Amino acid sequence: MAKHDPALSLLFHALADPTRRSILTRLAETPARVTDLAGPTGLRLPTVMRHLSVLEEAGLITTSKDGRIRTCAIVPEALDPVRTWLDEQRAIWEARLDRLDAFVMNVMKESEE
Amino acid sequence: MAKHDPALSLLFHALADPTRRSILTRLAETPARVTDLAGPTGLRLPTVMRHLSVLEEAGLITTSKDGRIRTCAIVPEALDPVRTWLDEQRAIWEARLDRLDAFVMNVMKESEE
DNA sequence: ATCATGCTTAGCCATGTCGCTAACTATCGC
DNA sequence: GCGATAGTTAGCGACATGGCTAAGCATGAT
Repeated sequence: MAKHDPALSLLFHALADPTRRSILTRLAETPARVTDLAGPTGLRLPTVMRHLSVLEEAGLITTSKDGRIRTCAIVPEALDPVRTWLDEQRAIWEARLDRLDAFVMNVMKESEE
Repeated sequence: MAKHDPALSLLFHALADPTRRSILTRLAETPARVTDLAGPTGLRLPTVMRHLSVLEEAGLITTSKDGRIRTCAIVPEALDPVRTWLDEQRAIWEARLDRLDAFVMNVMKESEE
């Protein structure tokens, strides 16, 4: 069941940064050049490049170079593993909710911090 | 719309670590003491404590102390923002798939690296 | 009162992250 | 070829992360 999936770690880590998430939503509109992505963020090119590497290594985007222009685009199915993991967790978590009842009541009594 | 949601960053960052994910799946079975969580991971107590703080600050778990024993439990609804974000993204990404067609064909022609 | 247990705090170390600048390479338009 | 444009590489600094040990504190059992 892939307990310690490294791909999952890459994905979550890539998504943990607000700049990278905004790059993703920007790319969701339409593919863009590196400079196009740097503009809105207010970041320098090398900085954007690094974010793009992280996104690409996580498999969230693809890039291709035509002449001196590198175009970046999202890879829609890249989020599938995340969604799968989330579904698995929700299934387990909800299945065990009954076991939590006693604990929750304990918490409501105890946690006054 | 929450473009740069800090809570989302906390969540994704918390989930990016395999150890923390395994702690979560362990807690999905049943609430546990700190020592119970340290055992399987092979990590020292202070290390586990840090992971627990990260998880708690992200809102993924609750802890309560009874005597000298701290009990940890998952917060099932904590994953909701992640799920919401994923749903939003999928909606946008899929809606723009048509715009990607031209690019994808370009990629298949270009990317031989 | 004493001792073992369970957690907590403080602090160290190696490594990773995120921003930058400066300098380099590679293309495109003339 | 020359200069502007687009991207890349190298390397720096500040800070975060993930592991550890050692020592402290609080509670429960004897």
